[in-house]
Amino acid sequence: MLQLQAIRENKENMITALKKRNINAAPLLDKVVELDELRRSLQTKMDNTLAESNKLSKEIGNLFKNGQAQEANALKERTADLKEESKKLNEYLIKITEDLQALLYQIPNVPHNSVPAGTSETDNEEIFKEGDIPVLHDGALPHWELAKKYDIIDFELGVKIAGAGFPVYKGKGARLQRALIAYFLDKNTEAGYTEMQVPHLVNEASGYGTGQLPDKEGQMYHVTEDDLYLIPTAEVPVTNIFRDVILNESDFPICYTAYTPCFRREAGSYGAHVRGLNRLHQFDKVEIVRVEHPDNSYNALEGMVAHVQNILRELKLPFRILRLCGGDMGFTSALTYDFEVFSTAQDRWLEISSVSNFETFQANRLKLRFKDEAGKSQLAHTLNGSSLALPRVLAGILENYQTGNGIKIPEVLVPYTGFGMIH
RNA sequence: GGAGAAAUGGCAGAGUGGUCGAUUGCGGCAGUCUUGAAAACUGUUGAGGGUCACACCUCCGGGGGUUCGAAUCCCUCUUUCUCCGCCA
Repeated sequence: MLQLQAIRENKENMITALKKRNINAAPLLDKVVELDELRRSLQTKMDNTLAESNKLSKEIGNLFKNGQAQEANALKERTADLKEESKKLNEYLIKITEDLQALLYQIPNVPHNSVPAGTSETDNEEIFKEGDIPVLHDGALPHWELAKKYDIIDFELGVKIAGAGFPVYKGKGARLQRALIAYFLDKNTEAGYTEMQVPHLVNEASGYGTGQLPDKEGQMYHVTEDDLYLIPTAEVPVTNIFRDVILNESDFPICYTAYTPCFRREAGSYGAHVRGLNRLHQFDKVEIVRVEHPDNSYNALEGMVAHVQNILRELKLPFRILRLCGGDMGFTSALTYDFEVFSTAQDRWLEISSVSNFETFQANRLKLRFKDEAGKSQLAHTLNGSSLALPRVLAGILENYQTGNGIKIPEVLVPYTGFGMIH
């Protein structure tokens, strides 16, 4: 959620920047400013009414003490009017505040200067590329065929137990999953991220805190009986640790990492692009989350990018980094870098990590603040990224590391798997 | 699941209808003293709205009610603790 004060001071710049998302924010922002002014004038009116009412109440108290019951009762009549008035004002004020809130929820984050304009993923800007795309032997297979051939993932069994998009990992496949999780967590903790284990279900307030609610409830599984949501990413529980928190400047930087399964309803497209591990209802991910001083958040973002880069380098996977264009960027993000690994057998790039700076957009909803040097509280910046999402990394490994007689395990993972080949 | 008790500022803990945004202690910050630190002493220290700045308003778990007036009384929800039951 954008900050009101920033909108008041910076409206025109915001409108210009939001054009990169292909939206014309002018009418929305004008309306916001208008409602805000109305809200403030109503608030002032109400405050004055309450002030008078408070004053009278005190006088009444004194009069009763002095035994001047008649005078007191006279004043009571006046307070009844004031009460009536403040009640009306309050109702109106609540309505305006709600309208304002609803408007603010509709406005996405303002893109960072470096974000390119664009309408779709084809406009994303490739800023880095590394690793040779392997030349595979004849008869190389896409990962879903490999999974079947080596009996390491059973998609049909998942359909039986739960439904499409809930794969069952078997034997060395399951072990490889566990290895990847442990490897990622180790890399992250070595880099200074504190490992956390968090709930996989969250309440409504948490959904609002990170921006999944109110707009995107369709993407989350909702346990209506208990009014809880299955997390679509560890970002939600981890970032919400800081909901309604006021930090000290000395608390920065805050770096957390957490492994969780992620649940997504994804009412999206079907066909080749969602085959195998490409798109699932349940998948595993190791997330990194940072809370930063505003002055340092873009340094932190670069650090996170370098960190993920380093992991992919160790895994020796061909990958590239994209700076997302305005049209492809998430609602809450100011700047996002996507990592994609090349799926050789599918001959396409697969997104495996997304690293974003949300600036104050989440913090504003979360009420995540810190005391600055002057002792004033201001909003912190939040960031997060996948480090990393398992299924597509797995797909990348299976496809890029396949040989005529089995799948090789990347060297750095062998200590975790305990085997070097899947036959 | 059943019975009882509770929820107050960073923490602990007073406050049971007006003078309470809230006694006090600890912690934090600043100062005195000290070569420096500790101790001691002095001062200061919740959040939000509003204002050029004041004034002023709101907030004592959430929501609703009674009252001229609510941290304090009533209703309700949530959470925590104790006991019982069940259980990985």
